[in-house]
Amino acid sequence: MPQAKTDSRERLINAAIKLAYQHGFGKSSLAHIAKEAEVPLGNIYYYFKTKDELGEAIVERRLAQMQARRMEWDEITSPKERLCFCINQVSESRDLLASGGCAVGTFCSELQKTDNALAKKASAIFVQHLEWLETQFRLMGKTKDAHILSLHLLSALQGVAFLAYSLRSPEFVTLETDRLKEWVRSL
Amino acid sequence: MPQAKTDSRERLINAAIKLAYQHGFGKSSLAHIAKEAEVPLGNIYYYFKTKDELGEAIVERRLAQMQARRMEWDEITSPKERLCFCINQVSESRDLLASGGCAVGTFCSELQKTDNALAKKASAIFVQHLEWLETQFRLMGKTKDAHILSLHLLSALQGVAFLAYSLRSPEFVTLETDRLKEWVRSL
DNA sequence: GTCTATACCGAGATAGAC
DNA sequence: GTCTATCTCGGTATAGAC
Repeated sequence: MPQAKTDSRERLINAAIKLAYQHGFGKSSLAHIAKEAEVPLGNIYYYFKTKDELGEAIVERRLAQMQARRMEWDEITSPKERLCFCINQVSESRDLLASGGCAVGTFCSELQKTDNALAKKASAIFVQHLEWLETQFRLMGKTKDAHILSLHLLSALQGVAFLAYSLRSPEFVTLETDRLKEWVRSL
Repeated sequence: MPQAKTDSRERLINAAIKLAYQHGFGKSSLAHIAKEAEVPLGNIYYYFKTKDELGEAIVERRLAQMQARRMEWDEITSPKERLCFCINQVSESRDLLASGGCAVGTFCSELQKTDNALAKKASAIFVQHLEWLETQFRLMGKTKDAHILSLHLLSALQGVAFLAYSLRSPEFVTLETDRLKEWVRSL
């Protein structure tokens, strides 16, 4: 059944993600989001009781997207190559990163200061990702250091995204992802 | 002349910095800032034509603060030890970083999405700091790589602050700053 | 230069017809 | 389930007395 029932909810989430990435979630008014999604303003409240709930929906969407991606990466045979592939994904989105930052990083960063319940939920995206990274390092034989290594890698990648965004420099992304791939291979 | 004329302007900037750090600049209303500074609301506009201008004042304050700190660090004899000292400062503020993030990092991060003029001004804080870092590396004989190394260091430090904040983990700060000091010493 | 009162607008949220 | 009209509040900014 193609487009069976209303996909308004879907469109609202996508619009919210898009606008939150462009201008921040706080600055994206429900009116603006509704317009982008081509849904009448008042209709939002049929799907989300509050704006925060829409924020939660974004987090859940990201959670699912990341998990789906990792499942694809799991198809790769070697854990080392999985990590390199993951780093490559960052490398390939260098232009996006330089112009708008890391989609989940900037979103989480914004939530930290404002809402406390949402902030915790958002951090779960990182926690989940860290677990996956840790698994890869463990499979590489780094049983003892796996946790530390996963933190280091994610921290480095977020640092890259942040600075590349601040300086609007895609070149820097390449520079650092190359270094990180080198580092992973040397382990 | 102690407390010669009105330090209202000073108090407003300090209040704005404090509240922006706690809840974000966007979420800090002028009413709230005025209250914190113990200045009547309408009085803000005698010192700042607009809220953005208050934001600019924060940037300029940070710019000055960082420069002052770097001038202190310049007293240290060896450039290598200067960098280690700088990393130590981060290490020592681990609790603050874990509970509220990097003061300039989170502030800049927020501005990126909202205002464009302010965003550029804010990034200048990083650019200025990068120049100082670069100088240290150059003094260490890393003539060719100085720029790349400075980017790497700042990126790493911002990544640390970001992840430590997201995970509310001061331990992670220690972990990574130790690693970075090691790295600097090995150069 | 300092303060109070208030204009004005845009935001989130609701009511209720269809 | 969908849409329009509207309420209410809190925000920035201004006016103008002292």
